Amino acid sequence: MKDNNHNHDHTCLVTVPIFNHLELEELNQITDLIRSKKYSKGELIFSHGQKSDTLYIIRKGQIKTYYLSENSKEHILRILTPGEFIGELSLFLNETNNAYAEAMTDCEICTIKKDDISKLMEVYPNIALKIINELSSRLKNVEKQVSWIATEQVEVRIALYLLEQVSPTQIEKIVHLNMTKKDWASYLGTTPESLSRKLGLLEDKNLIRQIDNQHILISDYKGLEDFSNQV
Amino acid sequence: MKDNNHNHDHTCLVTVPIFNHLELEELNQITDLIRSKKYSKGELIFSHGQKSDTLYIIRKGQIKTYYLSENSKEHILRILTPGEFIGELSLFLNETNNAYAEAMTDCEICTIKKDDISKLMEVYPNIALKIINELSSRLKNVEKQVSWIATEQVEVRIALYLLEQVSPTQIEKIVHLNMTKKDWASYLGTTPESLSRKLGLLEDKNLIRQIDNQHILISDYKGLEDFSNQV
DNA sequence: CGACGCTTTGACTATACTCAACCCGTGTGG
DNA sequence: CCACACGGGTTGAGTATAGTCAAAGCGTCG
Repeated sequence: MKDNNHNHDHTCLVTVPIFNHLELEELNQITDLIRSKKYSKGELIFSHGQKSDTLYIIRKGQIKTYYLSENSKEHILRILTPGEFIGELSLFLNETNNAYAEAMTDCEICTIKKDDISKLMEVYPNIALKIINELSSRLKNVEKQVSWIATEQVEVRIALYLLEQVSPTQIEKIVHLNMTKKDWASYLGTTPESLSRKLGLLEDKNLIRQIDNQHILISDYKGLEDFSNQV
Repeated sequence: MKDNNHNHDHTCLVTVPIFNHLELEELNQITDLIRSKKYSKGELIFSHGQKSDTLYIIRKGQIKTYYLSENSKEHILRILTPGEFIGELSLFLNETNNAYAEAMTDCEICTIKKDDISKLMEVYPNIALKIINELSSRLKNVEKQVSWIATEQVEVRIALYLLEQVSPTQIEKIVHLNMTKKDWASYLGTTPESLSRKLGLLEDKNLIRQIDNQHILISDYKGLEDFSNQV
C-alpha cells in the first residue's frame, strides 16, 4: 500500500488504549508490525462471511459495524471512533465475521496481523488485559442495547439513549449524535419514520428540543428520566 | 462456607475451558485460590448494581442472566452451563453489574477473587487468551441476538433460533430447549402468548412439531430455512 | 443546477402486545 | 392419597404500537 508506515510514527499507537501503557522503546518495536491504511467514506472494511486474520484499529475517522438480516435490513451494532478496534472474532476465535464494517467518513486504520498480536501479547501481558477490558465493555453495551430493544417501546428507548449520552451534572445537556437519524433508528431497532414521529412527541412534551439533525437538547432532564421510568 | 474445597479436587478446574490446558502441578497451586459454593434453584447469584470482585464459574447446574427493565420486565440474556463464567464486568472493568444472575437449577459454582485471577493471568498468559476467546464468543452471540430482535419478526426469530440449534447433517433434528417457554419468549424478545401462537403457525405449515414443552422436532429443515429467508 | 440520500408527514395496516380465562402438570400439605 | 395451590402454557378478543408505502421537503455534493 502506498501509505505504509515504517518511519516510527507512534501517533497510531499512543492513541490506542491497547498500547498506551507501553514505553517508547517498546513502541518502536511494535510500530514495524503495523500497517496504516486509508479508507474513503462508504468503503467496506470487511464484510459478512469474510475470514480475516487482521485486527483493525481506528486511527482517524469513524466507522460503523452492522448486521444484514435475511430480508437485507441493516442493523447498526456500534459506531467506532479512534482508538477502538474491530476484527476480534476472526482474530481470537478463528471464525468468520458475521457483521459488516463500513467507513462512515474518510478513515485511517491501523492493521496488525493475528500472529503479530499473539507474539505481542506474550511479551506484554498488559495488552491482553486491555483487550479484555475493551471486550467486557462492549459486551456490557450490547447487552444493554438488546435488553432495551427487547423490553422498552421506541419512545422510551430514545429517552434512555439520550439520558445516557449526558452526565447528570452537565449544565448544557446537548446530545451530539455521531450518526444520521437513519442509522440511529437502526441502532435503536426501529425505523426512521417512527424515530421522527417519537422525537416529535418528546418535543411536544417539552422534554427535548431538536436543534438540528445532529444535536438534541434535553430541556427537562428530570422529566425525561421520569418518562423513561414510568411508561 | 461449609462446602469449601481445599482437598485438591480438580474436577472444578479441568472442566473449565479457562484452565483446561494447565498441567497437574499447576492446577494444584490454583485449587487453593478457588472456593466452591452451592446455590439452590431460584437463588440469586448476583443482582443489578452490585459490585463484586469475584469471577463465578459454573461447575454443575444451569443459571440464567437477565436484565430487568424500568417497568420490571425481565429480558433473558443467556443461559450458562458448566464451564462458563460470569462476573467479568466488575472483575475487569471495575464497574457494577447491570444484570441479574439466577440459578435455574441447584448449582455448584466455583468462585475466584479478582486479585487471584490477575495473578494467575500473569503467570499463565494462556488464561487471558481463553478469557478473550470466551468474551469474543459471547459478543458474537449477543450481537446476533440483538440483530435478530431488531430486524426480524417473531416467527422468523423462532425459526432462526431453532435452525441454529441443530447441524444440517444431523438426522433427527430435535431441539432440546434448556429453558421454559416463558424464558425462551423473553430471550427472543417477545411474550409467551406470541411465542405460543407463532409456534402454532409454524406447526400448521408443517415445518416443526412440538413434542413436549422442552422438545421441538424440525420436520422440514429446508422449508424452515426458506421460510426464515423470505419473510 | 440537478441528483441523490436523508428526513418528515400522512394514511393505512399488520404485527404482536395486553388482559383475561382456562388448562395442565407438579409439588406440597393435610 | 387426595386436594389444592402455583406457575407455566394456551386460547380468545380487543387494541395499540409501530411498521409500510408514498410523497414531498430539505441539504449536500458533484
